[in-house]
Amino acid sequence: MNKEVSYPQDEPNFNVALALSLVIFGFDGIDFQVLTVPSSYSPFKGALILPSKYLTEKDELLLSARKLFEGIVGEQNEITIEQLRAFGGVYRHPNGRVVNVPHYALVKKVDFRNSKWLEFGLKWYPVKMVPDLAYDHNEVVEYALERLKRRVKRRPVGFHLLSEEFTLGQLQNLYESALGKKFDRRNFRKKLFNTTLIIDLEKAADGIEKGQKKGSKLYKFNSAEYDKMKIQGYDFLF
Amino acid sequence: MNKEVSYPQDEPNFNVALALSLVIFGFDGIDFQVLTVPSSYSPFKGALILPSKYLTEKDELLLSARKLFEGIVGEQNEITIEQLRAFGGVYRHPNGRVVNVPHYALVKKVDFRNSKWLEFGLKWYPVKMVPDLAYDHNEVVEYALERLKRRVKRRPVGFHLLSEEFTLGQLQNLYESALGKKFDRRNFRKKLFNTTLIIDLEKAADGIEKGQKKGSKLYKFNSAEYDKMKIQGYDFLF
DNA sequence: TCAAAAGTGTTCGGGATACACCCATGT
DNA sequence: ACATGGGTGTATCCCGAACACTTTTGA
Repeated sequence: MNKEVSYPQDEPNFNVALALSLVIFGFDGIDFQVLTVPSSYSPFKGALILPSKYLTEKDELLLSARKLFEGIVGEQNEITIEQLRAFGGVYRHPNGRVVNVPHYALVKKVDFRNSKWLEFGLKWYPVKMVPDLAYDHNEVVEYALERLKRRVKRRPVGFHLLSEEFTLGQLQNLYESALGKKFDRRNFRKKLFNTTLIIDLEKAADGIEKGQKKGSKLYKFNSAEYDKMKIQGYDFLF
Repeated sequence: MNKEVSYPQDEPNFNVALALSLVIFGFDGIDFQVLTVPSSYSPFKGALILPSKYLTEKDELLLSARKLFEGIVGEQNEITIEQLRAFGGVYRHPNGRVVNVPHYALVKKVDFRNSKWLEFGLKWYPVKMVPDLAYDHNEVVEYALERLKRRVKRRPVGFHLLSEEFTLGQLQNLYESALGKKFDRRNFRKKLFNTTLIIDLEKAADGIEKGQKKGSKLYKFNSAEYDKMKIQGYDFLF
């Protein structure tokens, strides 16, 4: 019997530690941002990293990701969080191997306004200007960006990134920033209004929130329609 | 300082073992198949599983997947193999936790003809008739199928699944089987011939290979075009 | 006054879809 | 003879892309 094709073949080696990092994407109305934090432990104390923690033997992956997320962002009604993949290639701890299972998450940046997250040293960087991070976290961010791009193409993800009321300019910025290309304003609007996802609030923006120009119309998402799409599958494509 | 957001926070716990499974997809000219094998170790000795092995501390994920793959399928010129994600939820070994990092791979079933894989008990099952597997391997197969579907939609993946010479009927079966819907034959051909991916061999099939009807035309893929697409990105969509 | 974003319709072309008949093969 | 799959062309529709001018706001 060939051991290469059997499972379990001999005995497992319990010499691996699990770490979990979060790539938290925010959108400020103009650009996408990623959340970073300075590491407070060796071997990269002080260096910037993604918010991360080690898992214990009992921690479920997704649940731990949610917990870590909520520890940072606070409670949020609709959480978008998803595993990226296992990264096992880079970091070796003196005592053994560490495998990182990063997840990515989307937040409405407005949710941060009343949080104390500044005291931890958390800091947003625009995705095009992410500084050097420790471990392989830059690679993780790159990978997460690819995932984000695919997701934005296939799902009306603005829901989870814009505040309750937003302008079409902000939404268009979101798509252009995520997909790295420009859209014609008229065609963009036409496409949106052909769906039933957008509701005209018949109000004008005051221009205070970033990316909103005073006087432009405000919209909100139609969550009933969105939920319907979740069930029926998405015919939505950018 | 909040431990929830620091990395590394305290010390890692080296009590996890890594396993790696393969979801090997084949296409027999009519339907997609998945490769299974009986487990030869406890705790599920004899039960069907995906081909799998434990990793040692030094094994790279993708490299190990390739090695396992080649141990089963043999050398193959163009290997398509990709990590799915970490599955950490189900199986607990008495000595600690096992995290499985399954990968999926595509093979041309014709490659198996001269291999001795039968002696390991390897067996194909059509994806719609996969029996109960041990651990969480059924869940892994489901996840892999979703990934396969997305990949088939975006890339001319038939390359890695059909033998050198194939009929359009086989190719259409491949798309219909992967995406779970029927295509109009004329439209399907039109779409293919609008690309430059398909080369007419001006030969007729002898009807021996499964899915080939005697007398129908044979084609091959244009690998130069395919490589070009790999670099420039894909405008190919089904 | 100037620059930057918001708002608004029409035209064109290409790709997706729908659709029917004859032929070759193997039963 | 019959059933199954292969091969072929045309008409229609919808979506995406291209394109310009006026207004409001804030610097």
